[in-house]
Amino acid sequence: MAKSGFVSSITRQSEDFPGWYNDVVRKAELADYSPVRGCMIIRPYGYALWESMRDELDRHIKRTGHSNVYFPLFVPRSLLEKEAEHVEGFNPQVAWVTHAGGEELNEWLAIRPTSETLIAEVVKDWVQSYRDLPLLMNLWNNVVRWELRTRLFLRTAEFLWQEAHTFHATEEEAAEEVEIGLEAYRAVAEDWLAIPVVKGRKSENETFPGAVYTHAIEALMRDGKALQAGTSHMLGTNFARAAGIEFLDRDNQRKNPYGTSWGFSTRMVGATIMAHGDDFGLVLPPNVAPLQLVIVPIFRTEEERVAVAGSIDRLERELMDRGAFVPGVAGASDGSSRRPGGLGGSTGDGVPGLGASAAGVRYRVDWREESPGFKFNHWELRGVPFRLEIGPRDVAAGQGVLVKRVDRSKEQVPLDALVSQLPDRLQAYQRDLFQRALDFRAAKTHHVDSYDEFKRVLDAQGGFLMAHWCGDGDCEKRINAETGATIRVIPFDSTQESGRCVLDGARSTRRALFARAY
RNA sequence: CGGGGCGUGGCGCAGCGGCAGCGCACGUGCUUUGGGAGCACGAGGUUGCGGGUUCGAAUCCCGCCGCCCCGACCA
Repeated sequence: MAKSGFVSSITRQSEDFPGWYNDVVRKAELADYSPVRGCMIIRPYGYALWESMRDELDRHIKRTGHSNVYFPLFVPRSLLEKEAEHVEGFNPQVAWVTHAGGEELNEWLAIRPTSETLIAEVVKDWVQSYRDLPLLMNLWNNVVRWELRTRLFLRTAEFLWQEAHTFHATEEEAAEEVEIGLEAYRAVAEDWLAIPVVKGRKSENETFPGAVYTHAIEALMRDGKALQAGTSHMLGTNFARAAGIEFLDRDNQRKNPYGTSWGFSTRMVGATIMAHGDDFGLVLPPNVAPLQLVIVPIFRTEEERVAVAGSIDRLERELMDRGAFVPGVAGASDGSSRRPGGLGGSTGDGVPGLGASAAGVRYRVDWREESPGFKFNHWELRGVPFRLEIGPRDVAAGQGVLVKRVDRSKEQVPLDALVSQLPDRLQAYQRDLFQRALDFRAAKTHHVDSYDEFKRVLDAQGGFLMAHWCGDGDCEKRINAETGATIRVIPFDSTQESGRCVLDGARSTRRALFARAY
């Protein structure tokens, strides 16, 4: 297939995974570098992916009783420094505003790396009684963490995310809240993005600065490396005490409320790319795919063009009757859906809402003046789940050739039945993609019982290693230094099992999940 | 922040003292169209920035800036 004119090929996954990732992000037009070091420009197709997961998560957040709020971008230095561990953890990554209005500021302003301190400061005025609790807030915003090494979506100096902040009268209730946040992340990752995740607790070394403990979901990428996909923190009373938040409880005692915070970022766009993509580019789960179906007309003569257009017109009418719509994104803003004398598949401006449960199929007809082969590759690179080819032969037979992106299998389908089948086909595709990821993870998850085996398996194929760990932080650091693997989580569902730490042989009661990670 | 590499049309590169070029992409036209089409014509540049050497600098020298890759820290 590598004939002359084959120009925009992408690096093969097996040759150079990071190179493949970069090619996909750039060539599928998800994102670009910016004039500012470490920052990224998210392009329409990439932003549509973020909007889809953002909106789905927002529904979970609201369904569980949280309200969206907004807090400012700037955090006064004195506030950021109120919680000792927190400052220490974040200081190296904070960007400061030192001048404004042409003068040096009396007090530097941090550009928020996260908002715990600012929120605690304000909440102390809002919470007086146990009747004011729980306080369940969420903010969608951007944060800045001055990273030394950045990668598009996975780690950028500025990123978009959601940070939930809640306050509770009791520790038990706060602990439940930590799980509510984590469950929302699991649901979005698995049910929406088709990425299986492992829920668990972070080791002390990996706990959020200022938190009592951190729970997280961990996902496996196709190169065998792990990616933290969302974290939920039990803050205890740490930030409340630092800010002086107190409430009068039922027993007439003044107490500090228990806090939680949890976050989910644009990193998940990177996770979606790396969890499903292949050598042809993106493979998108239908739920997040900005386009679920692309129709490619094929013809030679004017006569054939008219016949094919007639066939596609009928199909479009049927699609529109069922609530289909044509996203104004997808790397074909040049009007690929417009053509003379047809329905016009008006592109409209802006991006339609994605993923509403009753929504119809998101589709586009590619009438651009390019060869069919070019279009096949163009849309495969962009991960569109289904492609329908309609040519003269198909028109004569009243059918089309339906191609599934995930395995590029082709099937001849009667056009009169296709539209009614599409919702089911998309659902099946979503399920199959999740199952494929589950199978992949199962094949890449290994129980290892000695340090030699640990290192051998890690080097041979990466993946998730379930190994006994004594619980000692120094042991963990040494394993990391010697193998590059870290404890991703101590999984909640790992069964009690007596064993011995792979490093020092000390007694252990359960296995931790180790992996090399992003 | 340490090590390495690179800055030349939108992208990828060549040119290494003597007229700034090639491929792709882009525009127009014709022929094409079931797996990245062909031909013709065309448009596009302060060679990262500043200084120096020279009759002459993309090219040699000095300084600066930026970016990428690899390592320690991180959603």
